[in-house]
Amino acid sequence: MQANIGDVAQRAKVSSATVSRAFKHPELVAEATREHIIQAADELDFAVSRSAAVFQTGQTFRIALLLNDPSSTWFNAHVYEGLDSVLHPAGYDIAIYPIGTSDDRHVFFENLPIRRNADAVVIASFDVDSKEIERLHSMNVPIIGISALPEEVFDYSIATDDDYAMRLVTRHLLTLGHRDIGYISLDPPENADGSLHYSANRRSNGFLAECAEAHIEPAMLHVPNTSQRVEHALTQLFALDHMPTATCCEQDRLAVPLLSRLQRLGYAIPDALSVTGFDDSTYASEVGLTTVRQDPRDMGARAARHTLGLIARIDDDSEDGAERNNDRGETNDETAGETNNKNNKTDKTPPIHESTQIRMMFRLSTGPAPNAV
Amino acid sequence: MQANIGDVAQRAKVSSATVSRAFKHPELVAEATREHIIQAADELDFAVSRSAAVFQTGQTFRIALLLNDPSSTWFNAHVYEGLDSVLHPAGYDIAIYPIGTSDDRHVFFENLPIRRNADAVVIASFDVDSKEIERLHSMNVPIIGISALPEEVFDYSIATDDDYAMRLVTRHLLTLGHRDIGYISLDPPENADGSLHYSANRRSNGFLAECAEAHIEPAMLHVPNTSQRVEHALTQLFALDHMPTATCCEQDRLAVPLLSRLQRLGYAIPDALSVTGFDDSTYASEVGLTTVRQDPRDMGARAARHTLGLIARIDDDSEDGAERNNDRGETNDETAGETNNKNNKTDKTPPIHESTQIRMMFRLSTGPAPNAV
DNA sequence: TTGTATGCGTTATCAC
DNA sequence: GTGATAACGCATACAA
Repeated sequence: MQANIGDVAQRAKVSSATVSRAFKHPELVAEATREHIIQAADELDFAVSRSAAVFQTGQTFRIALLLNDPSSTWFNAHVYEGLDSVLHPAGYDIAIYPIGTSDDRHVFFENLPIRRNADAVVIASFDVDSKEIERLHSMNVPIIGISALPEEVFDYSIATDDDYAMRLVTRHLLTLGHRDIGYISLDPPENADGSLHYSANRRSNGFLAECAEAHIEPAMLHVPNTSQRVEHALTQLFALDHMPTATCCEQDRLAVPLLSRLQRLGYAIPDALSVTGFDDSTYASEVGLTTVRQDPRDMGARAARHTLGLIARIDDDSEDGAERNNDRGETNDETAGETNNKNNKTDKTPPIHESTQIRMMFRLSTGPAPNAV
Repeated sequence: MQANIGDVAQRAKVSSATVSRAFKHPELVAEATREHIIQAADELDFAVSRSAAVFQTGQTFRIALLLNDPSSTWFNAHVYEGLDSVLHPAGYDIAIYPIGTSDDRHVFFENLPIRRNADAVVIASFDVDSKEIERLHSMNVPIIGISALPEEVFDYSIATDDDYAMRLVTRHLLTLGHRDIGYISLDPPENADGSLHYSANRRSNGFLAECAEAHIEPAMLHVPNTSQRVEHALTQLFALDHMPTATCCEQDRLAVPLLSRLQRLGYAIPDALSVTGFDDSTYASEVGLTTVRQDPRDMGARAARHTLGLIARIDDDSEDGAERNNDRGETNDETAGETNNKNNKTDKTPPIHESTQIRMMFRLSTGPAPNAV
């Protein structure tokens, strides 16, 4: 029912190869014949079948995205958007594999459902252990990490230096004279895998290190990351011997609503209490939250560009291998040159590990500490 | 390099057909041979190539998702998540086509890049005109609408009744004694297509209708949907002859930060001023915003289930056509019965148009109107 | 610049 | 329950 490339060829009185070229490499087809072909295609309502084309190339044109948190999360949704902004125009689909629970995770790495069915794997926002990485590498496709550790195992990685960034936040509070600081982290609820620390540990480490250097003993609060997170945070804050003069939140996700609620409860912010976040996510600027800026969309886009590069490099390699059996007269010199070039290099170009530039957003939620007791 | 189905067949000493069956229809293969095959496959690190399998079936196993706003939007990110939660397990990829500008949009409908390359098209959160719909239908795949109008053109659609929901919000304010209400809508910025009204018009219509019935003349404010939206809204509010006693926002996206800022600016909410939103999106509950609940994730999931149904139905139809040429002894009766069944029906089952159940979330941002002038 | 021939990996059909 | 084989639609190497 649907016209195929042969039908078009017939109608345009050319071979199917020419039709194929007319679409894939228009510059190799004479202007006139190309127009003929396009017209015939239009009349038959023809379009190249991506499934067939993709199959033909041996590539899958599919990128697997491993996600621990829901894809609708501020971070993940923006990472996805950034990835897609580069990958979609390049003809790639993104398939999300949610591995939020340890079960999911186990099953995934056991079965490796993407084996032979993805040209690259992108891991966003969670850590992987050595066994998992080994499994992943057994697929022989590039592994890309976005805010994922340990970076050495990735062919490309990009991340915010959470530790350092949180140190800066802490210093900011210390400089303002705060000596009584509450740090609030969000703990994954029940069924999540205990080994998924993403950036959380690095952030609290940074905070603790900076406090230690300043000889300060902060209050460390742990709040379950549920819809009741603000209530839990408030409860724990009020349960302290005395309210801190500053609360340092692991994420904007908590800081934004907490800020709002504290104000509502009569706390003068920042006069009585300073609040900091991390991410510069939705509403952070609008509610005036001092925080660290992350641009997950940009991280996704950069990761995607490197992903394409890594995929292309792999293809080149395999082509080299194939080409050794059949010289092609005219372009022989060039080919030989290229091959030599590649042989002179090591097998792979070394992996790149980027760190995003850290930018603090100083806003109205932080101010000098009120006079201490 | 990568093992294919033939390699496995060889190693397991069976035919490739049996290997294929062992994966696709395990029940048709003897227990023993199947185990053999699985083992051989494991040893060779074999996995069925989705590209090849998909190609073979003729389906694309790809769903096109047309998006007007960025995919990271609260609404879109959740719709996507809902769709993917159903489609991914069913073996479908989702490809997002952003058509945010009129250019994008024009190019898309002109070229129809998804022709022959999607098994269904899902349109989220924007309206389509008759020409566009005609183009879409020329692809002969189901068209699904999520919060998109006009619903008649879709094979399945699901939407919130924005008009009615906003009427309820308005009534709530009227009941509280508010007579001086400001309605704030977010207008798409510069380069967006002027014809994209999504739900906005329906909401303001509902508001206006209810006000008219109550013989009230509201202040209608239009704010550009940029990062400065709150500043613009505040400016316009303060520029009014007198502050309204209630502001009715078209979206939480504005209402949440506006609420926060108004409090910060010293407005007692709801004593001096009531604020309402629409969506029940991120932080709405945490800041205590009275709003209308929407569940885009659920809408996406429902839409996805119907999408699969629609695709399956199309497949059945074409199979029927094919099967007329070759009877198959044993199952002949059944087949005949089914075919008759289908012939008794009309070509298609009638489209379904669902309306989500509306639920208002009454919270602390609304209260009785302060004594009027 | 174009045509011919072939292969990509899987699945469905049919015979056994 | 299993094997042989023909598609599926396209892209490429090579010949012309």
